[in-house]
Amino acid sequence: MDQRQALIAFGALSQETRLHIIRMLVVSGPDGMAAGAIAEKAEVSPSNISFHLKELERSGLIAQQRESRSIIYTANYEALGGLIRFLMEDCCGGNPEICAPAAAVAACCAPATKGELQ
Amino acid sequence: MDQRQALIAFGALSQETRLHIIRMLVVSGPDGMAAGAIAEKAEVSPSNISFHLKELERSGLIAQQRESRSIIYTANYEALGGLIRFLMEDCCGGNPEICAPAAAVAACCAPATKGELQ
DNA sequence: TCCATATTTCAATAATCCTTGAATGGTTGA
DNA sequence: TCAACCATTCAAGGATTATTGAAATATGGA
Repeated sequence: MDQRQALIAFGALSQETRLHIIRMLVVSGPDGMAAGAIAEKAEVSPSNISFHLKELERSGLIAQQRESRSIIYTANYEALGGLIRFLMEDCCGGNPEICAPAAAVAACCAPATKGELQ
Repeated sequence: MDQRQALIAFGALSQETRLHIIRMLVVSGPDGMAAGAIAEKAEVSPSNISFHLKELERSGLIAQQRESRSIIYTANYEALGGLIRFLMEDCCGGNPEICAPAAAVAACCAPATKGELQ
């Protein structure tokens, strides 16, 4: 993830509806969600959700694919990880102290770790 | 870091000049930098840097303190770590795969680790 | 083909953000 | 106190982003 993409991604995440969308899509996994379902859960109009989905896609954080009549959106894990990484490297480049707490959280997420860090 | 703060922080990082400021302040450490020095390095006008510094302070990512005639800005490591954490927990809450690469980066940053993960 | 479904696009408006230069406010030293 | 320094605030503008509802596009089934 280069700086240009990171700037767009940060902008994409700086809006409540879009952050909500990302959360839903990460949870829904590879199956993703149709635009209509996203709109319904987020309680916004179809045209408005379309606007935000377009913005998120521009940022690379989500991807779309048509499935019959629906358009299915999925979270782009690689891009999300890339953004976290951008933030950490940008920070850690100078100061490790910022990343240490984040590493602890990451350890909690890892499937095969001792855990107990929170 | 709660969602409201995270939204503001993402917005703060979505602007080139402000991202540049964060980078400089993280590198400069606890000594921080005076507003004028930041403006000079970032090559923007005093009033413009003031605008962006204010926005960054509102996000909690930096702090200020007066030192004689200058106003010294410093990066808030805790807030930066909190933002990374917010991003990871929001992601890892559903899917660990996103955080694993980030954890590798964190391992590189940690001072007392075997490393060799990149 | 025609209709219903699912979604996007478009145009208009409102809201927010960015930039600029001039005016203002603290702080220090003569 | 006065001038110089360092920085912020303010007002005006231009640019970008968000919201809304109506119109357009694409798909699948009767």
